[in-house]
Amino acid sequence: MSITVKDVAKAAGVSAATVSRVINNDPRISEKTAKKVNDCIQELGYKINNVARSLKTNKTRTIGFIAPEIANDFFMNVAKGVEDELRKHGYSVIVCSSNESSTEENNRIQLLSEKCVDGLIIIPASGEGKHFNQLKEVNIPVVLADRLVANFETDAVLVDNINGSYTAVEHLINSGCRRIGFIGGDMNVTTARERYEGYRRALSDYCIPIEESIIKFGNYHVQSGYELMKELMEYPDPPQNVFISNYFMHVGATKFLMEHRDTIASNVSIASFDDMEISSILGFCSVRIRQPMIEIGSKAAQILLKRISHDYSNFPQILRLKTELITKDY
Amino acid sequence: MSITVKDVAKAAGVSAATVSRVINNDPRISEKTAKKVNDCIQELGYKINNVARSLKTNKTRTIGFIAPEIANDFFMNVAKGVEDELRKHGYSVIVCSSNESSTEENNRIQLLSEKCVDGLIIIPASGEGKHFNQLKEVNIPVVLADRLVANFETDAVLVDNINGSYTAVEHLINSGCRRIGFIGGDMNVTTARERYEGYRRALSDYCIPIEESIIKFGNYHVQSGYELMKELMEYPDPPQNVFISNYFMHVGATKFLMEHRDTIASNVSIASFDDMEISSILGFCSVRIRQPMIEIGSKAAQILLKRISHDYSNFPQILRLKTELITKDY
DNA sequence: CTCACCTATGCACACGATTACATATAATAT
DNA sequence: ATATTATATGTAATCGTGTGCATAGGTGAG
Repeated sequence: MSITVKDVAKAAGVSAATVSRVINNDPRISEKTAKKVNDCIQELGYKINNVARSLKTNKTRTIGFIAPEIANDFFMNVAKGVEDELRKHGYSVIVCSSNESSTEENNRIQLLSEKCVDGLIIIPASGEGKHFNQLKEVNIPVVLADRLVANFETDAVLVDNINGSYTAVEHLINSGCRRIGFIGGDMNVTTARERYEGYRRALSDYCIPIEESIIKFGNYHVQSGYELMKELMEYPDPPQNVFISNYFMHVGATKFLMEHRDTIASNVSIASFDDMEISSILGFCSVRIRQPMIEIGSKAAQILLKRISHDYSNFPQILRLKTELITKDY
Repeated sequence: MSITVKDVAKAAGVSAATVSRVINNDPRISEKTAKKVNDCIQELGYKINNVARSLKTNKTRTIGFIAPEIANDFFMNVAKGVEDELRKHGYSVIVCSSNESSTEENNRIQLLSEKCVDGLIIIPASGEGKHFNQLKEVNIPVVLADRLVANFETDAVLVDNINGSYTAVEHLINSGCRRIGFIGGDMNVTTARERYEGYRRALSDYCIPIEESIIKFGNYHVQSGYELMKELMEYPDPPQNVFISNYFMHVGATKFLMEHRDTIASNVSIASFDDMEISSILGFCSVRIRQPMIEIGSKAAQILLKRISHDYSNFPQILRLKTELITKDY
């Protein structure tokens, strides 16, 4: 069928071992035979079979990336960081979606470990991670990205969510706001908890009382942002400033405001976590917290590569990347 | 190191062959031994090694997906369709970015073919595809998505771009517009050509003269949309209606208009290809052409699976999915 | 009772590469 | 000239599965 080392060996008049050594740049090979073999490789159009190689070396040079969702601008920016970094080192990435379900996440982990990936980068579906522990047994390194899980100790690359939302809320306060509504994600997700914590701390530090009725929790989706903003705005005395915990909720909330700009909401001002390309042209938005999305991915990839090469120094390494306050607006 | 069929065989008191047959549901295995073997598999925590299996079967149950960019909402919606469909059939997806370069695209193709993927789904970086022909030799099926290439005959899943933009422009005309500007993508990309063609045909069919000066070409990026809209708006007599060829240019164009809404552009109206979640809340937007993004991916996956199972009926199959005109707006 | 046949399982090789070990040749030292 | 070492290559085992062929035992027909 296809051309193997044996075919090349025969053509070059050497043994299969020699061909293999040429392919792997073994320094012991003489220049003469190396050239001869390489010529034959060219001529025959030989392509290495990485499946066979992997069987022998026990390395696939492939890693798995599991995100709660594929068609998601945030996760895919992380994925981009991962892919860019790993490709430089000759690795490929199998991308899986957990569909925001820990059960499915577990299935993907199974699948990927059976595919013998060298490592995993996971954005966990929820804060519960006991199904991760099986990976300890298989001895396959895992780096978490963006979110943490409980009861599983491993490397992780996160952002400083608490300070991020703190800074945004602080900015609002310094602009004279006193009543600041809150729209948050699912509290099972660590980032949602942390962003809420930052909000509370800022209010507390500036001696602003917490007003439970203008604090809303949902999930990180457009629809949820829409509904929670609706709830807030239908109060008799709605807050004029709202902190929103992620980009998608921000979009949903903006959607609601756009639909009702003539009736309810003319002068609502939003501070939002995330700063995507489109954030700057969404109406009502005053302040945003930019996350280094690509860097989350590339750092995670770097740590993973380190673990794959059996360097377990500083384990577990929890990286907290800084966020950036964006006030520029149109 | 890890548990193999041999270990299971020993534990169950059978041969490795029998274990293998149990795993693959060979009907000749008696229920009794099947149960015994399965129990041992459970007990030992045996996990199949798919690398070894692939070497033997010559099938990896993995396909490659190459897109010009990873952090791109459109491409990743296609990817989602691909992944969902393939996962149902037990396949995984290696995602690669060509970074909009045919050279890099070629590298990825090489890489993936050496990884022995069972098939490829590619959104080509450009309309030039002579480097695809090597795939014919390796005998690995390819399905193109979204875009076509010249000089390479294979299956493809596309949308009806010509009718899509025709319909949008027609809608503008029927709303009374006579001067309709055009912002288009790189004409090396087939969708850009087709969308331009639809624009021209609509004008022609309604006897509106083509005004070359208000027709602009760039690439499918935010920045390009921004610049071209700027060019249009800085004319002494700018068009009040503009057709924009994709979502990202739409965003860029809107960005420009937002920045200058007080000076230049208060009443510009945009018709745009693509209908992403955010499109509906972008200002200035009146009409959008929705593409079935996920369906592009799932259909491509279906065709690919068909080819992988050696069903080459109706080759090459070129699917043109319908677009949908969206006029709802806020 | 014998023969044919079916079922369930084992044996052993193959997939395509890597690699420890052996060996042949050349180079250098004594 | 011989011993020693370095260099370059070949031999053969191995990675974990799948599968063609062989075989042992069981069943039914004549």
